[in-house]
Amino acid sequence: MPELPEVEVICRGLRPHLTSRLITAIRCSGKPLRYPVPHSAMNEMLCGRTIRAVTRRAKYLLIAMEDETLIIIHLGMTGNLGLFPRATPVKVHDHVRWQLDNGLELRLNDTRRFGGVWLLTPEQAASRETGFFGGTGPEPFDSLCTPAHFMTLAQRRQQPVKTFLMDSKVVAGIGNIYANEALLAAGIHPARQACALQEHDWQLLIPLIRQILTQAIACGGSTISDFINANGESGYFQMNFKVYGRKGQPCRQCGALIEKIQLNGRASYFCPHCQKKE
DNA sequence: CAAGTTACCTGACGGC
DNA sequence: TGCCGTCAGGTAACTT
Repeated sequence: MPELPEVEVICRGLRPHLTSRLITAIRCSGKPLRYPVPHSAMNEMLCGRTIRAVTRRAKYLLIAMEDETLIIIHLGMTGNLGLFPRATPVKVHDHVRWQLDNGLELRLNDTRRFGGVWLLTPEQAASRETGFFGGTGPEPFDSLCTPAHFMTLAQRRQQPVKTFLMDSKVVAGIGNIYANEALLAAGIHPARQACALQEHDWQLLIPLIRQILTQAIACGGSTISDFINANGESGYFQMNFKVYGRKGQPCRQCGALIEKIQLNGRASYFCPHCQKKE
């Protein structure tokens, strides 16, 4: 479910509902996500406090309190956030529930429990870019994302460019779907060595990454209005992908059949005609 | 250091 | 119907 566009859509959807709200209580299923959920720390540091801002960094959702305590939420593979009236029956994989002062509850549902919830003190939050997000690359939309940035990091990288794009130390938040889609748009074979890309390749690819992410966000944006009680369909399923998941189907540009290969364990799709290794 | 593999978890799906 | 293998949008720990 959650790649960067989905997290951004969820972020924008939640923002007006969470900002300036008071957190009144926190309930947990008791099951760990990727790491144990800091239930007691949240109880101590969040209850009776006000939410100041809701933002996103890479695929992490950031909920900042007025005292700058920071809740960080990652949705893993199957995580979803929704706002529900408190009386709404709890679902099987609802693992964390933040009660608000207006009768609503923010609920984190995560079937596979690959997600995570962290709590940062104001001090940790202030230095999060060197602490929690230390080593995390720039956002795709950041002005630091230049051909030079990628070429410098790719110098000794013989790994597939798709794997390189999905490395959060290189650039934050490009997941499997959008790595596939961007490379098709740029006509670059996903298995091409990262260090083999020339400046003109990056000049082509970077705007396409941004364009595709922007389109996906816009796609999901249409469902923001009915965010409360949303069942988690964040618009994701309305995107029609050009390669992802389309093995054996004709390329929309040239009609050649889309192929699927494994790259570092991840499903990778490409058009053998539009995407050349050289 | 780079690159590939494994592990973490549950559920859906297809084949038999 | 049911059993079994395979696969899934992420990340990080581990090995080579």
